[in-house]
Amino acid sequence: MKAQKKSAPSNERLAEIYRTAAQIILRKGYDATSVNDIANALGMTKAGLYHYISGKKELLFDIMNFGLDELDEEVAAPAKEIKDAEARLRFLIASHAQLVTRGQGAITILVDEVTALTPAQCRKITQRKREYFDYLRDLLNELKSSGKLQDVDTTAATFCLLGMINWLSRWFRQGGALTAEQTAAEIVKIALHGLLLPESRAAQKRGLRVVKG
Amino acid sequence: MKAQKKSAPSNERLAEIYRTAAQIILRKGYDATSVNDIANALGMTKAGLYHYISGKKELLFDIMNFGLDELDEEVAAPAKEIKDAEARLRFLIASHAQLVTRGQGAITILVDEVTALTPAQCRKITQRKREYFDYLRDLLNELKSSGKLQDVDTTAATFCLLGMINWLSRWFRQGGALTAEQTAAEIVKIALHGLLLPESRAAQKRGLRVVKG
DNA sequence: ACAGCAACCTACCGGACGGTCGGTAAAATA
DNA sequence: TATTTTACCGACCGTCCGGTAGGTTGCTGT
Repeated sequence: MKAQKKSAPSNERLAEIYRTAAQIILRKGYDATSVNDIANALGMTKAGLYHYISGKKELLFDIMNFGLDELDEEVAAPAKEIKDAEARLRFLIASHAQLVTRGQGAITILVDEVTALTPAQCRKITQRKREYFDYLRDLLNELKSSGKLQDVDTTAATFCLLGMINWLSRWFRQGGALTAEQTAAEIVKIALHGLLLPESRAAQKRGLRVVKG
Repeated sequence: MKAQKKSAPSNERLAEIYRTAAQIILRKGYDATSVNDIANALGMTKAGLYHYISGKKELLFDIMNFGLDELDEEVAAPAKEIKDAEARLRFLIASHAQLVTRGQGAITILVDEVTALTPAQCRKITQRKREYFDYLRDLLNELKSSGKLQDVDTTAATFCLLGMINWLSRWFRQGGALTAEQTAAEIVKIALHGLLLPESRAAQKRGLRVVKG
């Protein structure tokens, strides 16, 4: 009677399950999504799906880690290759925003449904989120010490940044007025330069009616 | 002579119920919150609570309208008294942010759990949210035509604004490093002027680096 | 004194949900 | 060909949830 852990089934199928489940959960919320919903979306029965997962919570936990892996691989890791701090910030915002706009990538966002997890799982996910948060804030602090930042609280600023980016998943729709790239670019502009023109430029624009090229 | 289905009980008690329920729902999510949870938090039994409410969905719907009423009364309406567009924007951001930080005011945020509502209820809430959104965007458009705004898409900008403000409910905690007023002020600064100082703007004006699609 | 009503309660129901069990049929392995 | 493993399914179970039925208590107006 070996208490061996189930050998992991095909990674390909697992990824498909994660992505399908993530989309439904993102749309309906974790608690409103039944295991049956997910199974049916995959053309399966609930019992069939349980061949791949060990529980609903565990599925959510795995999806979150899957999403955070994506974030690490496609956003955080490439960013570390960029030496210039400002360029790194631009890249982080733009690529993170684009990850959120991508259907599958939207997985990242439901990392915030932590309340559904067990305390132990919650701690792990919160820890990973925290690492990313700290990485962002450290970058802002770095920019601040080199005098490139406005006089803002970097903690609040980091949360604002993440708020703008994560909120994307609530309104961005593929095929809308803006493409994913354009939307990411807008967010970078707004995050870095704000909404208002500096007074000098505003005056200039009023007087000369310059059109930016 | 308004004919109501049920004689409406004390408005005071109803408001208390809404606020208590809203806090729990905000923390645990609508579906994860049972009517029993809410009743117990009020020192009641479920059946007792049903004396006041006509159903779980209706409770959520009422809470949302309650929150949107607050937003109208405390943010949108006072703002309309301010003639200067820029001052009006500052007031909107600051007072909306403070509404969200206030324990009770956090109600506004769960206006986004619309998926739990019936289609008819969902339409009504979405409509009310839309009005507020349009009001904000119109203000940005007004600022844009008078040359005071950066060259940004006002729709995306409005969403960014709301993202920053609404995300507050996820991280702001009473008794933290920043008071509600300070936090609101930080958000105003970041939203209006961005993270970077204008000087660095002129220095570096490179294009975005984005991940391959 | 007592009718009437608001403000609760205990007890219960039907249904949906997470999860399990014991299968089966096909593919991989020997 | 025989055996094991993979990938599923139908039926079922215990629990919890939203909601209801029908009481009880205590205040209020007459």
